[in-house]
Amino acid sequence: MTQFKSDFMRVLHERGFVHQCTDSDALDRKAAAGELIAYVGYDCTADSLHIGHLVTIMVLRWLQKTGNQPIALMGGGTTKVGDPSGRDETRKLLTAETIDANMQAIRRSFANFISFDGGAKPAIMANNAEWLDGLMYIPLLRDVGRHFSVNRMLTMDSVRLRLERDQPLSFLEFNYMILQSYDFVELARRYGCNAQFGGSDQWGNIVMGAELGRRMEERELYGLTVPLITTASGAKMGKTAAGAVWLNPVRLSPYDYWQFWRNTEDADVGRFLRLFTDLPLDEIARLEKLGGAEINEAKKVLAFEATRLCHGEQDAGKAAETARKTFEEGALADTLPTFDVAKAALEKGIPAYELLRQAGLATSNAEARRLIKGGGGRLNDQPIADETMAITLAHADGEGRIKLSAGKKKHVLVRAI
RNA sequence: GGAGGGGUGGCCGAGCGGUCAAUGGCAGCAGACUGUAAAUCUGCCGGACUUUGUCCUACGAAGGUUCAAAUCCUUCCCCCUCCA
Repeated sequence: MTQFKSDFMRVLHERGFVHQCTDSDALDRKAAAGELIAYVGYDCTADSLHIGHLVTIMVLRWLQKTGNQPIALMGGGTTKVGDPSGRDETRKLLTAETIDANMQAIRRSFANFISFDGGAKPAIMANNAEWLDGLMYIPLLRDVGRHFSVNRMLTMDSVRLRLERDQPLSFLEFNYMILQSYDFVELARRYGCNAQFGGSDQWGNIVMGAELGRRMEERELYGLTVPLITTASGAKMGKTAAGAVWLNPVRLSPYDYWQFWRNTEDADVGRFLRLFTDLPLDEIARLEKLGGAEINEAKKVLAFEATRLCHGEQDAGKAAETARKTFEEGALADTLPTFDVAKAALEKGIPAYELLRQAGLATSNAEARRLIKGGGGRLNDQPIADETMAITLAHADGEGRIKLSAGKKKHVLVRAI
């Protein structure tokens, strides 16, 4: 492997961020000179990103840390096109207000990883609706479309795979790569952007964008993709019963975020430490070597560091402390997620299944009942024998708190108020 | 426009008049074993309740036939393949 002059490319390779790259020497030169301005595009269909986005976010973070400039591009325009594959329901068009609100929320998450203000190279957040909304079809065809060869487009993986499998590919989708390519050029014009990063599935789109830049503007644009991160068991990471692992604390508490990382498989610990924390490599190497139960120490470090990046040092520390009390001391940590019930209701008594559902440990009464029947419902760490058992103030400790659990890992503190 | 094939639970995919809330797989949840890991085994996996039961909602949509429909008929919508 080549020796890299730039910190940026060296870090990316050492930590396992690189899947494919259009021209690593050129990227290295740009990065070494501090001239790399790179973007990653994100959908803004929801008010939060999730850990699937985290790999590229970390790349942008390293980019900024090594003296270059990141751009986070929100797909306000491309969101309007949407992905037409899927179900018969036409996707709801998001209003400009919703998109804007989502952008603001996402920006807050981003702000923990990269800095948008201050510093020599503040990160930029752009919205492709700004230029895509106003595009007119004929001019677009003349200015942009003429640079695309259908022959070439047909050979792109995204298209070819569909064709080979006889899967439908609408004309709308066929155009997606043109719009994304155009984003690249527009960002180059506006901000001097010269590189695009993305997931490995974005390779084709990124390459097309780089080519378009060369043809339209005679600009050299570069691309780099990150690998798709799966767990050692081969599953796509980040799926739980509750849905995605969100970065927005409103959607997923820092404590639960911490727990997600804490429950990493042994075989993934080293890789995840390299990808999702800033820890120096020698430190990671040391942690990775821990065998047997000691690997749990490494997992705690991973959980703390990953949570620190996303939610800040304070919340990460709190989450770690809550977990320590709960799991290692078996004590009642008052920082567990809480659920408040009216004292009056508790005096009368609430059926166990009902309270479990209300506290968010089950999504329906039926699920709560099944959970209890299966032995997974716990009241103050004791399995609940009968799902209709009334939980009353008598179960509360001196401070009016009841610990309710679904399984051994999910706990909620019910407080009588 | 013509001919044929198809739309089933989060996904894949059986069923093709009653025994269907719907086989199986994946994903998920819980229990056991452990180390808050993996693997393995076991149970659960539409909803409500007065839970060995009753009711509601659900097999693209709307009607119809029937004691009874995911299954048959009609119309409509959508997808695919071939022909023009």
